[in-house]
Amino acid sequence: MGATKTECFTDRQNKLATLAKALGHPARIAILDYLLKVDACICGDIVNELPLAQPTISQHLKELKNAGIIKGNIEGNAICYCIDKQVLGVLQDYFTYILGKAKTKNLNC
Amino acid sequence: MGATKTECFTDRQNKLATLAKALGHPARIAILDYLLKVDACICGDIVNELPLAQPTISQHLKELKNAGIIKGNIEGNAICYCIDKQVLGVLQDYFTYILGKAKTKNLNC
DNA sequence: TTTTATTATCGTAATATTGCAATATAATAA
DNA sequence: TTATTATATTGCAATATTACGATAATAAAA
Repeated sequence: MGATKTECFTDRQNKLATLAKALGHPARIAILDYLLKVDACICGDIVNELPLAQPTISQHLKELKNAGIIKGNIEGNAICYCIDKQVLGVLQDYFTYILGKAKTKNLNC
Repeated sequence: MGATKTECFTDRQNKLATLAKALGHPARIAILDYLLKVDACICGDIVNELPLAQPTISQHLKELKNAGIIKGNIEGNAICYCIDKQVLGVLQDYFTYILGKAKTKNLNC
């Protein structure tokens, strides 16, 4: 016990949950905020922007990368991170679908 | 250590992360799927729909409720759950904002 | 080559999450 | 009152996450 029973759910359910989970930490929201604030994706200064140690940020970046939410390209001795719009689009589509469906039904208690 | 440093982030960042985190488990996505599939919100049979024990489902429902994603009303000796469209709208707005902003910038690596 | 800068990984402690059996609670039915 | 039904809570074991110091890896600069 303690581990998620992934095999009991559909691929779509697992995929959506993985994406949402990756966004389920304020540091990772803050990282996305910063990636959007900076007008390019040469981002060697995320560590200076957030009140967390460098290994911690590296770990959060890894999780965003694993979920496919950001991409990282080696750019000299720095790494250039940017948001993958397509993947976030999957989540947006999910909410559009849910809210659309909810609107057509009588779902108010 | 091990606890999220909530105080280091903005209310908005924490709020978005909390909402995303609540959706970050396939069982909770499955619960929302089921709430949408059923054409009403008298939902005493979620336990029979998912391959998880009753206490586990009760716990997931509690988390969705705490995040404000679903609401529960006592209806006799059962409880009627339904999705709170307004709260999910917050997340949809976030993605619309992110994707809109990303589109105006040159964010491709 | 040696230094410097940037990012990743390892190891570990603290805390959180997941899942379930057992039990409790609350409302209805018999 | 005594079931029965539906949901919540408690307690606990297994696992995952969060955070960071120490260290490694990599590439550019001196």
